[in-house]
Amino acid sequence: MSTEEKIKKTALSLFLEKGFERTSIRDIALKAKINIALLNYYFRSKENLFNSIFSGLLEKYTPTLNGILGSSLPIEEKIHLYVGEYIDILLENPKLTYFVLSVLHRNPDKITQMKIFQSLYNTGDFSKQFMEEVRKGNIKEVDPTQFFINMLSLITFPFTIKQVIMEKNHMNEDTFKQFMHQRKQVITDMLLLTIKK
Amino acid sequence: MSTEEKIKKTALSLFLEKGFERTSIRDIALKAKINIALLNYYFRSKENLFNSIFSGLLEKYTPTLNGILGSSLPIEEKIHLYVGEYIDILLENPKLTYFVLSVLHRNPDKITQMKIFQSLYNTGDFSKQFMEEVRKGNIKEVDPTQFFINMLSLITFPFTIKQVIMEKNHMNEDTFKQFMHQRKQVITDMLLLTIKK
DNA sequence: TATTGTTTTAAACGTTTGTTTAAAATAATT
DNA sequence: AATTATTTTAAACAAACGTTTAAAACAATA
Repeated sequence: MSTEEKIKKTALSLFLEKGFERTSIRDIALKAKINIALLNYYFRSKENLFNSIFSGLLEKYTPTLNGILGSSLPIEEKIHLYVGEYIDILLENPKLTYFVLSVLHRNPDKITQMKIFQSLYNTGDFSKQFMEEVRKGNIKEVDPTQFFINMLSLITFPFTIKQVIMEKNHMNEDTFKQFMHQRKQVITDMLLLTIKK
Repeated sequence: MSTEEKIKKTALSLFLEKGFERTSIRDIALKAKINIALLNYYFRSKENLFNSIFSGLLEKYTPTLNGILGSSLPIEEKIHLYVGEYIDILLENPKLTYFVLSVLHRNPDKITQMKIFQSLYNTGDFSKQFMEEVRKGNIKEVDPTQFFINMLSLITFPFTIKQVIMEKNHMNEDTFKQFMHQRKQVITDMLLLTIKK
Protein backbone atom coordinates (compact mmCIF):
# COMPACT_ATOMS: atom_id res chain seq x y z
CA MET A 1 0.00 0.00 0.00
CA SER A 2 1.33 3.44 -0.93
CA THR A 3 2.14 5.99 1.73
CA GLU A 4 -0.70 8.20 0.59
CA GLU A 5 -3.16 5.33 0.90
CA LYS A 6 -1.80 4.36 4.29
CA ILE A 7 -2.32 7.89 5.58
CA LYS A 8 -5.84 8.13 4.20
CA LYS A 9 -6.90 4.75 5.52
CA THR A 10 -5.45 5.32 8.98
CA ALA A 11 -6.76 8.85 9.21
CA LEU A 12 -10.26 7.75 8.25
CA SER A 13 -10.39 5.11 10.94
CA LEU A 14 -9.24 7.61 13.56
CA PHE A 15 -11.56 10.37 12.36
CA LEU A 16 -14.47 7.94 12.53
CA GLU A 17 -13.52 6.72 15.97
CA LYS A 18 -12.45 9.90 17.72
CA GLY A 19 -13.56 12.73 15.49
CA PHE A 20 -11.57 15.40 13.68
CA GLU A 21 -10.52 17.57 16.61
CA ARG A 22 -9.50 14.75 18.91
CA THR A 23 -7.37 13.10 16.24
CA SER A 24 -3.91 14.65 16.03
CA ILE A 25 -1.66 14.31 13.03
CA ARG A 26 0.79 12.62 15.38
CA ASP A 27 -1.87 9.98 16.18
CA ILE A 28 -2.24 9.35 12.48
CA ALA A 29 1.48 9.24 11.81
CA LEU A 30 2.07 6.89 14.71
CA LYS A 31 -0.66 4.44 13.73
CA ALA A 32 0.23 4.56 10.04
CA LYS A 33 3.91 4.23 10.92
CA ILE A 34 4.96 7.18 8.84
CA ASN A 35 6.69 10.47 9.56
CA ILE A 36 4.54 13.44 10.55
CA ALA A 37 5.95 15.58 7.79
CA LEU A 38 4.68 13.16 5.17
CA LEU A 39 1.20 14.14 6.12
CA ASN A 40 1.83 17.69 5.02
CA TYR A 41 3.86 16.51 2.07
CA TYR A 42 1.00 14.58 0.47
CA PHE A 43 -1.86 16.68 1.76
CA ARG A 44 -1.11 20.30 2.45
CA SER A 45 -2.82 20.38 5.82
CA LYS A 46 -4.86 18.32 8.24
CA GLU A 47 -8.00 20.07 7.04
CA ASN A 48 -7.11 19.21 3.47
CA LEU A 49 -6.53 15.58 4.35
CA PHE A 50 -9.93 15.45 5.96
CA ASN A 51 -11.66 16.99 2.96
CA SER A 52 -9.94 14.57 0.65
CA ILE A 53 -11.12 11.65 2.75
CA PHE A 54 -14.64 12.98 3.04
CA SER A 55 -14.93 13.55 -0.71
CA GLY A 56 -13.77 10.00 -1.24
CA LEU A 57 -16.47 8.68 1.04
CA LEU A 58 -19.18 10.63 -0.76
CA GLU A 59 -17.99 9.42 -4.15
CA LYS A 60 -17.98 5.87 -2.88
CA TYR A 61 -21.43 5.71 -1.34
CA THR A 62 -23.72 8.31 -2.88
CA PRO A 63 -23.91 7.07 -6.48
CA THR A 64 -25.72 3.88 -5.47
CA LEU A 65 -28.27 5.72 -3.35
CA ASN A 66 -28.84 8.49 -5.86
CA GLY A 67 -29.00 5.91 -8.60
CA ILE A 68 -31.98 4.34 -6.89
CA LEU A 69 -33.75 7.65 -6.36
CA GLY A 70 -33.06 8.75 -9.94
CA SER A 71 -34.15 5.51 -11.57
CA SER A 72 -37.44 4.91 -13.36
CA LEU A 73 -38.75 2.40 -10.85
CA PRO A 74 -42.17 2.72 -9.21
CA ILE A 75 -42.08 4.76 -6.03
CA GLU A 76 -42.83 1.84 -3.73
CA GLU A 77 -39.93 -0.11 -5.19
CA LYS A 78 -37.62 2.88 -4.82
CA ILE A 79 -38.43 3.19 -1.15
CA HIS A 80 -37.86 -0.49 -0.60
CA LEU A 81 -34.49 -0.48 -2.36
CA TYR A 82 -33.33 2.80 -0.84
CA VAL A 83 -34.02 1.67 2.73
CA GLY A 84 -32.31 -1.66 2.19
CA GLU A 85 -29.26 -0.28 0.45
CA TYR A 86 -28.78 2.60 2.89
CA ILE A 87 -28.95 0.33 5.92
CA ASP A 88 -26.52 -2.09 4.30
CA ILE A 89 -24.05 0.74 3.75
CA LEU A 90 -24.38 1.93 7.34
CA LEU A 91 -24.06 -1.59 8.70
CA GLU A 92 -20.70 -1.75 7.00
CA ASN A 93 -19.78 1.67 8.33
CA PRO A 94 -21.87 2.40 11.43
CA LYS A 95 -20.04 5.59 12.35
CA LEU A 96 -20.67 7.21 9.02
CA THR A 97 -23.85 9.00 10.08
CA TYR A 98 -22.30 10.75 13.05
CA PHE A 99 -19.29 11.49 10.88
CA VAL A 100 -21.45 13.37 8.38
CA LEU A 101 -23.32 15.17 11.15
CA SER A 102 -20.04 16.32 12.65
CA VAL A 103 -19.02 17.73 9.28
CA LEU A 104 -22.28 19.64 9.04
CA HIS A 105 -21.81 20.94 12.56
CA ARG A 106 -18.21 21.96 12.00
CA ASN A 107 -18.81 23.71 8.68
CA PRO A 108 -22.01 25.70 8.96
CA ASP A 109 -20.93 27.89 6.04
CA LYS A 110 -23.26 27.33 3.16
CA ILE A 111 -20.89 26.70 0.28
CA THR A 112 -19.11 23.88 2.02
CA GLN A 113 -22.39 22.19 2.77
CA MET A 114 -23.55 22.44 -0.83
CA LYS A 115 -21.56 19.49 -2.09
CA ILE A 116 -22.44 17.42 0.93
CA PHE A 117 -26.18 17.66 0.92
CA GLN A 118 -26.50 17.83 -2.82
CA SER A 119 -25.47 14.22 -2.84
CA LEU A 120 -26.76 13.10 0.53
CA TYR A 121 -30.08 14.88 0.43
CA ASN A 122 -30.98 14.53 -3.19
CA THR A 123 -34.74 14.73 -3.35
CA GLY A 124 -35.30 16.36 -6.73
CA ASP A 125 -36.36 13.36 -8.78
CA PHE A 126 -37.97 11.59 -5.87
CA SER A 127 -40.18 14.53 -4.86
CA LYS A 128 -41.32 15.05 -8.43
CA GLN A 129 -42.33 11.43 -8.79
CA PHE A 130 -43.95 11.52 -5.38
CA MET A 131 -46.09 14.53 -6.22
CA GLU A 132 -47.00 13.02 -9.56
CA GLU A 133 -48.28 9.90 -7.83
CA VAL A 134 -50.29 12.07 -5.48
CA ARG A 135 -51.75 13.96 -8.45
CA LYS A 136 -52.68 10.72 -10.14
CA GLY A 137 -54.40 9.64 -6.97
CA ASN A 138 -52.21 6.58 -6.54
CA ILE A 139 -50.98 7.54 -3.09
CA LYS A 140 -52.21 9.63 -0.20
CA GLU A 141 -51.62 13.37 -0.12
CA VAL A 142 -48.47 13.51 1.95
CA ASP A 143 -45.83 16.26 1.99
CA PRO A 144 -42.84 14.81 0.10
CA THR A 145 -40.41 16.80 2.25
CA GLN A 146 -41.84 15.34 5.45
CA PHE A 147 -41.83 11.92 3.85
CA PHE A 148 -38.20 12.07 2.79
CA ILE A 149 -37.13 13.30 6.22
CA ASN A 150 -39.09 10.46 7.78
CA MET A 151 -37.24 7.99 5.64
CA LEU A 152 -33.84 9.52 6.33
CA SER A 153 -34.52 9.71 10.08
CA LEU A 154 -35.71 6.13 10.42
CA ILE A 155 -32.73 4.81 8.49
CA THR A 156 -29.84 6.82 9.83
CA PHE A 157 -30.62 7.94 13.37
CA PRO A 158 -30.42 4.52 15.03
CA PHE A 159 -26.76 4.32 14.04
CA THR A 160 -25.97 7.52 15.92
CA ILE A 161 -27.25 5.96 19.15
CA LYS A 162 -26.01 2.47 18.37
CA GLN A 163 -24.23 2.04 21.72
CA VAL A 164 -27.30 3.13 23.64
CA ILE A 165 -29.56 0.76 21.73
CA MET A 166 -27.15 -2.10 22.24
CA GLU A 167 -26.67 -1.58 25.97
CA LYS A 168 -30.33 -0.88 26.71
CA ASN A 169 -31.46 -3.99 24.87
CA HIS A 170 -28.52 -6.21 25.77
CA MET A 171 -27.33 -6.62 22.21
CA ASN A 172 -23.91 -7.54 20.87
CA GLU A 173 -22.60 -6.64 17.43
CA ASP A 174 -24.36 -9.59 15.84
CA THR A 175 -27.76 -9.03 17.40
CA PHE A 176 -27.55 -5.36 16.50
CA LYS A 177 -26.95 -6.29 12.90
CA GLN A 178 -29.87 -8.64 13.04
CA PHE A 179 -32.00 -5.90 14.55
CA MET A 180 -31.09 -3.51 11.74
CA HIS A 181 -31.84 -6.12 9.10
CA GLN A 182 -35.29 -6.61 10.61
CA ARG A 183 -35.56 -2.86 10.67
CA LYS A 184 -35.40 -2.69 6.88
CA GLN A 185 -38.80 -4.32 6.73
CA VAL A 186 -40.14 -2.30 9.66
CA ILE A 187 -39.22 0.98 7.99
CA THR A 188 -40.40 0.00 4.52
CA ASP A 189 -43.75 -1.22 5.84
CA MET A 190 -44.16 1.93 7.89
CA LEU A 191 -43.38 4.26 5.00
CA LEU A 192 -45.60 2.44 2.53
CA LEU A 193 -48.43 2.37 5.06
CA THR A 194 -48.39 6.16 5.33
CA ILE A 195 -48.85 6.68 1.61
CA LYS A 196 -51.15 3.74 0.88
CA LYS A 197 -54.69 4.82 0.13
CA MET B 1 -25.97 37.13 37.71
CA SER B 2 -23.28 35.36 39.73
CA THR B 3 -19.90 34.57 38.23
CA GLU B 4 -20.65 30.88 38.34
CA GLU B 5 -23.91 31.36 36.47
CA LYS B 6 -22.23 33.62 33.92
CA ILE B 7 -19.62 30.97 33.20
CA LYS B 8 -22.18 28.18 32.86
CA LYS B 9 -24.49 30.16 30.62
CA THR B 10 -21.71 31.38 28.35
CA ALA B 11 -20.03 28.00 28.19
CA LEU B 12 -23.29 26.27 27.27
CA SER B 13 -23.93 28.62 24.37
CA LEU B 14 -20.41 28.07 23.06
CA PHE B 15 -20.49 24.30 23.57
CA LEU B 16 -23.78 24.15 21.68
CA GLU B 17 -22.50 26.32 18.86
CA LYS B 18 -18.96 25.05 18.38
CA GLY B 19 -18.73 21.83 20.37
CA PHE B 20 -16.56 20.90 23.33
CA GLU B 21 -13.18 20.59 21.61
CA ARG B 22 -13.44 23.73 19.54
CA THR B 23 -14.43 25.85 22.52
CA SER B 24 -11.42 27.00 24.53
CA ILE B 25 -11.66 28.20 28.10
CA ARG B 26 -10.28 31.48 26.83
CA ASP B 27 -13.25 31.77 24.47
CA ILE B 28 -15.55 31.27 27.42
CA ALA B 29 -13.69 33.70 29.68
CA LEU B 30 -13.63 36.35 26.97
CA LYS B 31 -17.33 36.11 26.17
CA ALA B 32 -18.34 35.92 29.83
CA LYS B 33 -15.98 38.78 30.62
CA ILE B 34 -14.28 36.96 33.46
CA ASN B 35 -10.74 35.86 34.23
CA ILE B 36 -9.60 32.49 32.89
CA ALA B 37 -8.54 31.31 36.33
CA LEU B 38 -12.09 31.73 37.65
CA LEU B 39 -13.10 28.89 35.42
CA ASN B 40 -10.83 26.53 37.29
CA TYR B 41 -11.70 28.17 40.59
CA TYR B 42 -15.43 27.39 40.36
CA PHE B 43 -15.19 24.21 38.32
CA ARG B 44 -12.01 22.23 38.71
CA SER B 45 -11.50 21.65 35.01
CA LYS B 46 -13.02 22.24 31.60
CA GLU B 47 -14.27 18.66 31.57
CA ASN B 48 -15.88 19.20 34.95
CA LEU B 49 -17.56 22.38 33.78
CA PHE B 50 -18.97 20.51 30.83
CA ASN B 51 -20.31 17.68 32.96
CA SER B 52 -21.92 20.14 35.32
CA ILE B 53 -23.65 21.86 32.42
CA PHE B 54 -24.75 18.59 30.86
CA SER B 55 -26.20 17.29 34.10
CA GLY B 56 -28.11 20.53 34.43
CA LEU B 57 -29.60 20.12 30.98
CA LEU B 58 -30.71 16.56 31.72
CA GLU B 59 -32.31 17.61 34.98
CA LYS B 60 -34.10 20.40 33.22
CA TYR B 61 -35.58 18.53 30.31
CA THR B 62 -35.93 14.84 31.10
CA PRO B 63 -38.48 14.93 33.95
CA THR B 64 -41.22 16.22 31.68
CA LEU B 65 -40.59 13.59 29.02
CA ASN B 66 -40.19 10.73 31.48
CA GLY B 67 -43.25 11.99 33.33
CA ILE B 68 -45.31 11.45 30.21
CA LEU B 69 -43.92 7.97 29.58
CA GLY B 70 -44.39 6.98 33.22
CA SER B 71 -47.91 8.30 33.56
CA SER B 72 -51.07 6.22 33.55
CA LEU B 73 -52.41 7.64 30.31
CA PRO B 74 -53.51 5.43 27.41
CA ILE B 75 -50.69 4.60 25.03
CA GLU B 76 -52.05 6.63 22.14
CA GLU B 77 -52.27 9.69 24.35
CA LYS B 78 -48.74 9.16 25.62
CA ILE B 79 -47.37 9.06 22.10
CA HIS B 80 -49.22 12.21 21.18
CA LEU B 81 -47.99 14.11 24.22
CA TYR B 82 -44.45 12.80 24.02
CA VAL B 83 -44.01 13.81 20.38
CA GLY B 84 -45.45 17.26 21.00
CA GLU B 85 -43.47 17.96 24.13
CA TYR B 86 -40.19 16.66 22.74
CA ILE B 87 -40.44 18.75 19.60
CA ASP B 88 -41.33 21.82 21.65
CA ILE B 89 -38.21 21.32 23.76
CA LEU B 90 -36.02 20.90 20.68
CA LEU B 91 -37.57 23.91 18.98
CA GLU B 92 -36.42 25.96 21.95
CA ASN B 93 -32.99 24.33 21.82
CA PRO B 94 -32.38 23.00 18.32
CA LYS B 95 -28.74 22.10 18.92
CA LEU B 96 -29.53 19.86 21.86
CA THR B 97 -29.77 16.66 19.84
CA TYR B 98 -26.35 16.99 18.25
CA PHE B 99 -25.01 18.04 21.62
CA VAL B 100 -26.17 14.79 23.20
CA LEU B 101 -24.86 12.76 20.29
CA SER B 102 -21.46 14.38 20.63
CA VAL B 103 -21.41 13.42 24.31
CA LEU B 104 -22.19 9.83 23.42
CA HIS B 105 -19.50 9.86 20.79
CA ARG B 106 -16.89 11.41 23.06
CA ASN B 107 -17.55 9.12 26.03
CA PRO B 108 -18.02 5.60 24.74
CA ASP B 109 -17.22 4.22 28.17
CA LYS B 110 -20.27 2.56 29.57
CA ILE B 111 -20.54 4.05 33.01
CA THR B 112 -20.61 7.59 31.74
CA GLN B 113 -23.35 6.71 29.35
CA MET B 114 -25.49 5.13 32.03
CA LYS B 115 -26.84 8.36 33.44
CA ILE B 116 -27.40 9.82 30.04
CA PHE B 117 -29.48 7.14 28.45
CA GLN B 118 -31.22 6.12 31.62
CA SER B 119 -33.02 9.41 31.41
CA LEU B 120 -33.03 9.97 27.67
CA TYR B 121 -33.88 6.47 26.60
CA ASN B 122 -36.26 5.44 29.33
CA THR B 123 -38.45 2.78 27.82
CA GLY B 124 -39.22 0.58 30.81
CA ASP B 125 -42.77 1.66 31.59
CA PHE B 126 -43.60 2.40 28.00
CA SER B 127 -42.52 -0.99 26.66
CA LYS B 128 -44.45 -2.80 29.38
CA GLN B 129 -47.61 -0.92 28.59
CA PHE B 130 -47.02 -1.42 24.88
CA MET B 131 -46.68 -5.18 25.22
CA GLU B 132 -49.70 -5.32 27.47
CA GLU B 133 -51.78 -3.59 24.81
CA VAL B 134 -50.49 -6.06 22.25
CA ARG B 135 -51.43 -8.94 24.55
CA LYS B 136 -54.91 -7.54 25.01
CA GLY B 137 -55.22 -7.32 21.26
CA ASN B 138 -55.76 -3.57 21.31
CA ILE B 139 -52.85 -2.78 19.01
CA LYS B 140 -50.91 -4.58 16.30
CA GLU B 141 -48.04 -6.86 17.20
CA VAL B 142 -45.12 -4.49 16.82
CA ASP B 143 -41.70 -4.71 18.47
CA PRO B 144 -41.72 -2.03 21.20
CA THR B 145 -37.99 -1.46 20.76
CA GLN B 146 -38.37 -0.77 17.07
CA PHE B 147 -41.37 1.41 17.82
CA PHE B 148 -39.56 3.52 20.39
CA ILE B 149 -36.58 3.99 18.11
CA ASN B 150 -38.94 5.02 15.33
CA MET B 151 -40.45 7.65 17.60
CA LEU B 152 -37.07 8.93 18.76
CA SER B 153 -35.69 9.03 15.22
CA LEU B 154 -38.62 10.89 13.73
CA ILE B 155 -38.58 13.48 16.49
CA THR B 156 -34.92 14.20 16.99
CA PHE B 157 -33.05 13.52 13.75
CA PRO B 158 -34.47 16.43 11.74
CA PHE B 159 -32.86 18.82 14.21
CA THR B 160 -29.42 17.40 13.51
CA ILE B 161 -29.78 18.27 9.82
CA LYS B 162 -31.71 21.47 10.40
CA GLN B 163 -29.44 23.58 8.20
CA VAL B 164 -29.69 21.11 5.35
CA ILE B 165 -33.48 20.98 5.56
CA MET B 166 -33.70 24.74 5.66
CA GLU B 167 -31.43 25.38 2.70
CA LYS B 168 -32.81 22.57 0.57
CA ASN B 169 -36.39 23.71 1.10
CA HIS B 170 -35.69 27.45 1.19
CA MET B 171 -36.84 27.88 4.76
CA ASN B 172 -35.99 30.56 7.29
CA GLU B 173 -36.15 30.15 11.06
CA ASP B 174 -39.88 30.81 11.12
CA THR B 175 -40.84 28.45 8.35
CA PHE B 176 -38.67 25.76 9.90
CA LYS B 177 -40.53 26.17 13.17
CA GLN B 178 -43.80 25.95 11.29
CA PHE B 179 -42.56 22.82 9.53
CA MET B 180 -41.68 21.19 12.84
CA HIS B 181 -45.04 22.09 14.34
CA GLN B 182 -46.76 20.43 11.38
CA ARG B 183 -44.39 17.54 11.90
CA LYS B 184 -45.88 16.83 15.34
CA GLN B 185 -49.07 15.71 13.64
CA VAL B 186 -47.22 13.91 10.86
CA ILE B 187 -45.24 11.84 13.34
CA THR B 188 -48.14 11.11 15.66
CA ASP B 189 -50.36 10.01 12.79
CA MET B 190 -47.61 7.85 11.40
CA LEU B 191 -46.87 6.14 14.71
CA LEU B 192 -50.51 5.52 15.55
CA LEU B 193 -51.12 4.17 12.06
CA THR B 194 -48.46 1.52 12.54
CA ILE B 195 -50.06 0.12 15.68
CA LYS B 196 -53.71 0.58 14.76
CA LYS B 197 -55.46 -2.68 14.03
C1' DT C 1 28.16 6.35 -13.23
C1' DA C 2 26.71 10.98 -12.57
C1' DT C 3 22.63 13.73 -12.25
C1' DT C 4 18.16 14.89 -11.49
C1' DG C 5 13.71 14.21 -9.18
C1' DT C 6 11.02 12.14 -5.55
C1' DT C 7 10.25 10.51 -0.99
C1' DT C 8 11.41 10.21 3.84
C1' DT C 9 13.54 11.82 8.00
C1' DA C 10 14.74 14.32 12.47
C1' DA C 11 14.34 18.48 14.43
C1' DA C 12 12.57 22.67 15.31
C1' DC C 13 9.07 26.45 14.64
C1' DG C 14 5.52 29.51 16.73
C1' DT C 15 0.72 29.05 18.72
C1' DT C 16 -2.63 27.52 21.43
C1' DT C 17 -4.18 24.54 24.85
C1' DG C 18 -5.79 23.54 29.92
C1' DT C 19 -4.01 24.41 34.30
C1' DT C 20 -1.59 26.51 38.26
C1' DT C 21 0.57 30.01 41.03
C1' DA C 22 0.82 33.65 44.20
C1' DA C 23 -0.46 38.12 45.07
C1' DA C 24 -4.16 41.63 45.06
C1' DA C 25 -8.86 43.06 45.83
C1' DT C 26 -13.12 42.51 47.96
C1' DA C 27 -16.43 40.72 51.41
C1' DA C 28 -17.65 38.73 55.81
C1' DT C 29 -16.79 38.05 60.57
C1' DT C 30 -15.22 39.13 65.17
C1' DA D 1 -11.16 48.57 63.24
C1' DA D 2 -8.68 44.27 62.75
C1' DT D 3 -8.82 39.74 61.14
C1' DT D 4 -10.27 36.09 58.48
C1' DA D 5 -12.36 34.14 54.39
C1' DT D 6 -13.69 34.57 49.73
C1' DT D 7 -13.20 36.12 45.13
C1' DT D 8 -10.59 38.02 41.32
C1' DT D 9 -6.42 39.10 38.89
C1' DA D 10 -2.07 38.94 35.95
C1' DA D 11 1.36 36.00 34.82
C1' DA D 12 3.47 31.94 34.01
C1' DC D 13 3.56 26.77 33.41
C1' DA D 14 4.33 22.52 30.73
C1' DA D 15 2.29 19.93 27.17
C1' DA D 16 0.25 19.36 22.76
C1' DC D 17 -0.96 21.18 18.50
C1' DG D 18 -0.39 21.89 13.16
C1' DT D 19 3.20 23.21 10.28
C1' DT D 20 7.80 24.01 8.25
C1' DT D 21 12.66 23.42 7.42
C1' DA D 22 16.65 21.49 5.45
C1' DA D 23 19.19 17.59 4.99
C1' DA D 24 19.31 12.60 4.04
C1' DA D 25 17.81 8.49 1.57
C1' DC D 26 16.06 6.56 -2.32
C1' DA D 27 14.53 6.07 -7.16
C1' DA D 28 14.57 7.40 -11.97
C1' DT D 29 16.87 9.21 -15.83
C1' DA D 30 20.65 10.34 -18.93
